[in-house]
Amino acid sequence: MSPRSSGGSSGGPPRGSRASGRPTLAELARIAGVSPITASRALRGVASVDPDLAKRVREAAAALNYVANPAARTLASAHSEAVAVLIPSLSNLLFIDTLEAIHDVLMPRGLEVLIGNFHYSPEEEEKLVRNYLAYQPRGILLTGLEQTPATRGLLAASGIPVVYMMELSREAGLHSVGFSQEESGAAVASHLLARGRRNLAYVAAQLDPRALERGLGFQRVLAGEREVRPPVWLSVPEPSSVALGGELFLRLLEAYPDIDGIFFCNDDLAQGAIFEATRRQIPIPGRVAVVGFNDLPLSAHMAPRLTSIRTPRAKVGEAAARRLVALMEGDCRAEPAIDLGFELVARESS
Amino acid sequence: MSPRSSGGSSGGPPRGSRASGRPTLAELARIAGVSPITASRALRGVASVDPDLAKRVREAAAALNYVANPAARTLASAHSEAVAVLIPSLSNLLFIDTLEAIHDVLMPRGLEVLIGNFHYSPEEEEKLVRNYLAYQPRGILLTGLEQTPATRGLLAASGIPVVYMMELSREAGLHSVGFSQEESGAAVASHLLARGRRNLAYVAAQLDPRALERGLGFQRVLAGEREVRPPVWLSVPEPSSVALGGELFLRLLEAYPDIDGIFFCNDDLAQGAIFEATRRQIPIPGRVAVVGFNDLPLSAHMAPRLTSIRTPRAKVGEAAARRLVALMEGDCRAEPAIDLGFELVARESS
DNA sequence: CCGATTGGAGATAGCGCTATCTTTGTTGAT
DNA sequence: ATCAACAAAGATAGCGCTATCTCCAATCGG
Repeated sequence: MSPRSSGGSSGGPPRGSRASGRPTLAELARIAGVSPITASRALRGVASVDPDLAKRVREAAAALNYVANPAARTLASAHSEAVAVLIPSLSNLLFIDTLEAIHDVLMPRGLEVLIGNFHYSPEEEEKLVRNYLAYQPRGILLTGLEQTPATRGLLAASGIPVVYMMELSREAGLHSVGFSQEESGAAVASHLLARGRRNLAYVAAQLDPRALERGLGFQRVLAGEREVRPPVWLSVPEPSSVALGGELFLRLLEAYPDIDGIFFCNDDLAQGAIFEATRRQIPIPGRVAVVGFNDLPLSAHMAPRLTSIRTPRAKVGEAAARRLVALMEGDCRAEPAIDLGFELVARESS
Repeated sequence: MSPRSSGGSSGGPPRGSRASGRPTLAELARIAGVSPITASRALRGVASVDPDLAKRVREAAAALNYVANPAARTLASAHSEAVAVLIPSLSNLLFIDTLEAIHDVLMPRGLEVLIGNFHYSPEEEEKLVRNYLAYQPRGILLTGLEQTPATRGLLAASGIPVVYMMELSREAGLHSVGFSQEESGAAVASHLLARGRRNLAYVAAQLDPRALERGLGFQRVLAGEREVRPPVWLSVPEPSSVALGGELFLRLLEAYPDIDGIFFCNDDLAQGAIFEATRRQIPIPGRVAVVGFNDLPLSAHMAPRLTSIRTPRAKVGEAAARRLVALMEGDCRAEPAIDLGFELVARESS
């Protein structure tokens, strides 16, 4: 009669046992001597369950190694226990620090982390958002503020809490955790000026929106100084790497021999420049001061040690995840923008 | 009558429209003028659907921005479109390369990647496997071969394809992709011997099973040589870092001043040693040769350039993911163990 | 001591999709 | 021209869980 094996009231495998061999809630409930719905409530920690019953259910669950089927749970409750995290790059070490901090906050709360890599493309980000919304996640973490209007529309329509990472937004109702990219660029400019440098350059590879902001902050401060030229702006589309940093460094010094200070958009490039300089015996900071961005672990150990901007990567992940959890729990009173600041770590290279 | 809003045959919101506002298969089917099951078949590319109908369904789906509910799909079909990937560490750059390659293979096939970090603990790995099995993934990728017996049992019982990464197994029916850790350690020993080094040391931090194997391979070759002492074995439990590499380097040279060759279990430590040596004007390789492991991007650029073992991290991820896809499609004829080899890159530091 | 109230447990009915069976339409062989 | 064989579309019945409603017993005030 019944097309599925478990349907009929006669014969067939025992009801409440999954095809996969894993126990179902019905089986668990039978063993615990309660109804399935009570078992469900007990496992989810719903308050209105007798502690004794709840204990019996938990014990039965432990004995059976019962793990709820998340698909059934999601389908019935119309929301999953997942959080989608979209980052622009996986290969970049920076986002890994952030990702790990996010993991450490969300996993202990039983939340699954879905990671999407949008390769710095807002269009790809939009596709990923559309796709991840189908999973009915409890929340979404986004990197940067450059979403397409459609992405913003999808998110608003979904009603799912969203926290933006790495940049700060003044937009109302938009929760963001990060620091001012623009000011960090400005801080580097001030630092180099204080060191007596006057002929400056900004060097970037694969300029992303945040690196652009840093460059603009750098420019802004220099524009406010008399007797200081606007900085040379060298930007190439290739992905950044240590090797590329060395190349760009040489190319820059050849074209502008009087340059005495360079702000690289990240530490990889700056490290490459320092290695190349060491090899060519170009004195640093004697001939030219070098400043990086991100303060990678290595930067404090090279020779000369690299001046850099220390960014709160892990803290951004942690704070963003915590804020998201708060929003998921309906707590949205807090300040929408969390500025975690940055720190200019002055070392030997400048 | 009906507890849910959409239940009754009279009134209520239009059937086939999710609470979330996103369209359902029923709605899509109505617009395309076919039955829901046909729409389902068309979207999944089941062959026995008229091409015209399939086209109509696809067009309607595009117009509605329809995305299937994965929870419902998983529940009905008893398997998800996810692959679980377990790695021992997220903070380690190495696994990121592998992870990215896995992503690049699986995402275009519409497979979700669930990432679990088991922090080098087989017990934690077991918990994660138990948890991820509830998601009914299509496949699982594991790092290393040190699973608990329970983990192995769970995997075997599930019948889900598994591929092991980073190490090679001779066990029948066990698919693995990697290279011989033991031989890579042996290769470093041979290299240092060929360079005339006789007083060697192996230095490791947070010794994981693979680093241990490398050390054993290193030892094995040295044990086969007359007039060569067994290597000094320095292993500390802290996580490895550039700073720690410098420290261990100094500690080792102080305790064993005649050491003339060091094999560090990874490049981070080796780089730290080289920076420290540069700072203390200890000539490398003059006084002591240094060899690392992994060939991080920076190693080729430092001064002196670091000799290292180049590991096929990204290739392991790619090959493992491809193998998993083949297994998922029922193709299990291929050679179970894929040895991708390694390469000793001899540079200035040795 | 009784009716109103409350809190905890259970019964019921789906969530949105797909596996399976059934029906319908179409072709080929006789 | 008739019937078997096949292919394609649809009807049906869940997958395993939770939201909601219903019920029952214990509690309370008057």
